[in-house]
Amino acid sequence: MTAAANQSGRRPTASRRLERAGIRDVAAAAGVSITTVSDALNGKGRLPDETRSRVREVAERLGYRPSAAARTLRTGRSGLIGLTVTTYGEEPFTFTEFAYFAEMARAATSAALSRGYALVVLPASSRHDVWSNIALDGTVVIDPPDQDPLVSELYRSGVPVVSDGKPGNCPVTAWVDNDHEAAVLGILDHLSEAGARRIGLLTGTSTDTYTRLSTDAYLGWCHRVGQEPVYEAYPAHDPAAGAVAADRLLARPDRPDAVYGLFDPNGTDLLAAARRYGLRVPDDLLLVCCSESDVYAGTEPPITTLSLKPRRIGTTVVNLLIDAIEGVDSGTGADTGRLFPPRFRTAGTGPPPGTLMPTELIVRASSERRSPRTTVSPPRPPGEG
Amino acid sequence: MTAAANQSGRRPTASRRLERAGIRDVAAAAGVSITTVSDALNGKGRLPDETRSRVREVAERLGYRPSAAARTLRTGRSGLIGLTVTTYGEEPFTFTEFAYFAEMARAATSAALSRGYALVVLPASSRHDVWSNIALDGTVVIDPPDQDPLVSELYRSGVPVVSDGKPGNCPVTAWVDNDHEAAVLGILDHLSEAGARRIGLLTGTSTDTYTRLSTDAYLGWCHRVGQEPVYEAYPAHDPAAGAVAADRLLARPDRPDAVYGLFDPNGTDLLAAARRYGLRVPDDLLLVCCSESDVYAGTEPPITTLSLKPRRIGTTVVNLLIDAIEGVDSGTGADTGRLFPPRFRTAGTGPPPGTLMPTELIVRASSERRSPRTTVSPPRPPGEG
DNA sequence: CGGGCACGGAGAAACGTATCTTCATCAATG
DNA sequence: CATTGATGAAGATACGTTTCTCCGTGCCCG
Repeated sequence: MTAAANQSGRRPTASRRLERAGIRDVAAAAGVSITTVSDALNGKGRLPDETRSRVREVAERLGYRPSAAARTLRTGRSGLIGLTVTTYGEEPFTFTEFAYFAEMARAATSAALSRGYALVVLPASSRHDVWSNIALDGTVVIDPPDQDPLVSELYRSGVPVVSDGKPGNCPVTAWVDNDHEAAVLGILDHLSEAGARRIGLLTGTSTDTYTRLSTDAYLGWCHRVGQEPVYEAYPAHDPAAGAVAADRLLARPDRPDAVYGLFDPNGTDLLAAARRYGLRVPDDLLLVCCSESDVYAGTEPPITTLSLKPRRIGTTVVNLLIDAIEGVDSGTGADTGRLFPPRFRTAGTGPPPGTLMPTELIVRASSERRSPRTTVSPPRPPGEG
Repeated sequence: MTAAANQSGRRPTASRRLERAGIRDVAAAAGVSITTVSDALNGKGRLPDETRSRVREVAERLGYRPSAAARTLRTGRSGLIGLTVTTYGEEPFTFTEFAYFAEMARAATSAALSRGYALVVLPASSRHDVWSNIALDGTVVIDPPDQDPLVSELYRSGVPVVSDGKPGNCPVTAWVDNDHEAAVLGILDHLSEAGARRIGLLTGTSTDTYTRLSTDAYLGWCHRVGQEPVYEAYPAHDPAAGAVAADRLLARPDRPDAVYGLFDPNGTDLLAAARRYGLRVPDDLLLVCCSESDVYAGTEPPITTLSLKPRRIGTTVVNLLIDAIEGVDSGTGADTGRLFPPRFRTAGTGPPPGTLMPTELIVRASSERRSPRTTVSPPRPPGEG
């Protein structure tokens, strides 16, 4: 067996002092071949349980840890998936600025971990060397802009890409998005029922899908109902601009009596603006905004919010991505490659599969004219409990 | 040159159809050796600029992307650093629950990226296979518990470990922490000056350094000043328990007239409890809590908070870690290894270097008796503007 | 009695890069 | 003229796995 050890693992330098034990060392110590060690540790091959456990024992004793790099090189899989967030401006990344991202990323991380993958956050604007220095099995892209070159290159490289937000013009493996149109229409109906006559919109100037779909839905609704659109747009990544836009919206001569704000901080901004103009909420102004933050449960009055359910999205996106990575094809798996389980079908036909997920409207006092008072613990009608 | 190409890169299977171009392909296409390509692309070796640019051009044309896995295997460096967060209970990880973590992680990610590293979040409780499947150049550990086996193993493996929070008994390369003792003493003095006679503490039951140091500082202060300690402890990861503890604290017969809460949600919980007992803040009860959230600027009244400056911490921790990874030794670099720049000195003498960073107390109405009213835009004395 | 089969295991070829060593060439210098 | 030194580039090896292929040995069964 000494011969075998010498043959397979010839060491030029006499003895490296404190090096980590490799698979060769385990093989030598257990008196078996490298193959046997690998098989024993990975539960493959045909080995009697006795050999398996003996090898495992030796490996444990030597403190053997397989080299992730070598395994990745050999198998072509790193167990790493990227979470790409498009960045605005110079700031490294806005990211946790909005609770949506934070929640979504958290859920994505959890989902990845529970399937044995780790998640690494990579702003699209990172130095290129960072991108190419990391072996990624796949990537989640949040709200890719039209014609995103990064996504295109990834896709071309054969790396599965799943996007959160329906992609404009990028080819992706799959995508997940909320049903923004339905959400906006639902809110507008809700406000109408609460007595709104002229509903305004606080929206963004960027061209991402969320902003576009939501604004279009609003405009379409206005057209259908015969209301003149009343909206202000501002660059969504600039918090200061949001407050200004909120103020502008309420300062208009055709001031709306209800407003839906597309972004997280709009609620407080609108509330502050309303106070400045002496408008009472909800009596003079109905308010809804899209937010994941629960501070709106504690404002005065509490504000109705639309939740995009970021956790559900994050989980779904990651699971879809890992399915693609591991070749869990839902379509025809006819002529997949032979070397590895099919990484990704390049020659897919038709548009990539997309999933629309419902949103949730959390109705609070700010959008209910009927709610008589905002005192502590009002007597609830028994039908609600 | 065809001979060279054949010799170095013999392809058994006739032609792999859509495989990514490797360094061999570039070498063949440029009519040079693999060595030359590697040197040209990495800016090493002695090559005339003409060759360099020609090789680069060919590589670009072929869409060559070096294999991160192979490079990692060869160089022993992955460009990946871990961010480990100790988890409580069954939840995958609390993490963004507290704004401190979110901010700190964000800063850490940015700092890593700007130095060419990517950061991957790995809960300590992750399945073991995830941990060993990823090649990490180093790890940041947030608040490691005493005798953390994970940290010990990492350290033994020669992976640099830098901890956020002074480590109890784990060996680490370096650590960074706030000066919690000074912070607590500062707050207690601040409250005393505002007229507090009996200061209570809302603290946690866990044994992490933050909780321990802060509580000890409080107890020491009480002893020195001659005040009987008044505190309630609860499991910090359980938000519901926090509200209960806040209530208990204010329900005591020896009810404090000022409270410092160690955790983020304590502010709102204490405020709610105060309302329940008809206590006015700050008139009947002075309030301070440790939080990074700016919702406390908007509560009624606004609440004084202690900020641990998580961004500064995250940035510092990561930079320290990368310094250690890249062998930027501040100590004696006498007999470092020859293969690579010194990864990490195992035989360090004395305790690992620690850095204490100052905190910031953001004083708001809740801890100032002098503030006469909380109406909108009070007439400011000209001295302040 | 011979061929096949299940069993247990070993050999060796990749995976794609970085880098150490070597080599040829040519000019300059003693 | 022979030696040296710089220049430009190729050869070969190692990084540590996984896995495909193959080999011997018993044993059963036709």
